[in-house]
Amino acid sequence: MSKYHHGDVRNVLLQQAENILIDEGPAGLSLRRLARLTGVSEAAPYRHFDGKDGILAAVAISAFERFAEQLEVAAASTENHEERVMALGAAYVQFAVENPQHFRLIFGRERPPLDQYPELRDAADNAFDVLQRAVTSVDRKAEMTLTEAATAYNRALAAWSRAHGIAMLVIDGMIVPPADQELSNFVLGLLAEDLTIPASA
Amino acid sequence: MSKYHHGDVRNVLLQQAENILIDEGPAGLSLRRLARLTGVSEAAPYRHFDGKDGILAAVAISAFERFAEQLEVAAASTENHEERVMALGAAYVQFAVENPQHFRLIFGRERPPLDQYPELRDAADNAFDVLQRAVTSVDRKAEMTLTEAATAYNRALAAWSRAHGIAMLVIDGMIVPPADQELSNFVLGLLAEDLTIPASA
DNA sequence: GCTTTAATGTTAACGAAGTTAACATAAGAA
DNA sequence: TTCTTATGTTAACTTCGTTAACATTAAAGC
Repeated sequence: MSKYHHGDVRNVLLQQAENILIDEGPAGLSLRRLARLTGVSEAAPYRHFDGKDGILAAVAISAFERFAEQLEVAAASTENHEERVMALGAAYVQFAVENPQHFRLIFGRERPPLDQYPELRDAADNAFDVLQRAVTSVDRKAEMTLTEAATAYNRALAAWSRAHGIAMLVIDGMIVPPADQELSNFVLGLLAEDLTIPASA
Repeated sequence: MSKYHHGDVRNVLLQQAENILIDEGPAGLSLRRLARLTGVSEAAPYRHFDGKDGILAAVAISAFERFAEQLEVAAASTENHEERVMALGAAYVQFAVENPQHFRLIFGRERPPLDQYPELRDAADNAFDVLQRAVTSVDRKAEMTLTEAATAYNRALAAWSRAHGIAMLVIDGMIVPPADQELSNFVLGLLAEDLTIPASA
């Protein structure tokens, strides 16, 4: 009787870790519990990962990759700059709402330190590159002056900020999207909101 | 020799907890360490607080109160609606930047559950009331129709979202405010950014 | 095929943490 | 003064992250 576990422990651990993370967050992800659930000894995970941070890093990497993919899809959905920014913001929030724990993991402070996990840093950089490229690149025909480029950059930050804020506030329950409306419509409405007063009497 | 500690243990614990929280966050706040630092037995904190969450709740309550105060100051700084929204946003981000750990505590998931700490819930509600009142109340003379009210509410959410996003991204180091610029100016610039494209050719 | 070695498991231990129970002392009410 | 309550203390229990020491499997070299 093979008392030892065979091959695929690493992947099983990762999948189980995802499951725990999804419904309890990083706090609930205990290595010992993970090992127990996986049916493996309590020290086994350490053969495959660099401790708890190692597992979180692995999960975070795949989360970043999915995040970047979905952003790219949104960015590719239209050629129009304004529409693209909106689509990106909606995709950004949608990812957060559909994967709140992953979103918190990749942005929060329980994310393992980037300088200790180069692959994690790469994954993060890539995701934000996608974001920034898609927001800053206006239609290619238009050559930009320097000030135009600065404006575009500021716009990117502003768009990113609002999307991030909506995402955070929604997954933290501070904003409750109306039940009778598509989430994406609600988000798009917020994203498009212009704060400048039209013309005060 | 009085082996026992005298009166003010609760306040000393709270102050020490603040100190730990400020430079290590809730994760580094261990009850045992807190007790050791305060020079009191390891079980003593349980006589004054409902466990770790109890201490975090107490700290969060005072954080909410300071937050609300500063928002009110900003809201009272001007009568003009647009300026008020901007000032509020700047104050919001400023609080986050000056008190990142407190900001994370009151918004993040390590915040004790609101339904278990009524005073915490009250403090939170009050802060957001201040926010919403200040953002949605346009000049009183103008009576609002229903759709105008809805628009004002949406604007409040949009403004709040962007301020929150900026705050989060800045304290998480994802956005680095330019060193050669006042933080408030940077924030005001972002808050005022309109995403709609002027007039595409 | 046999032996050596690296990879992968296991058990057992250490220290730190949150929490609670059982007990001790102080302070105030009766 | 005595009884009661608030406040401390010590000691224990459980869980956790992590590591050391040992066991087994599988692969590489001969």
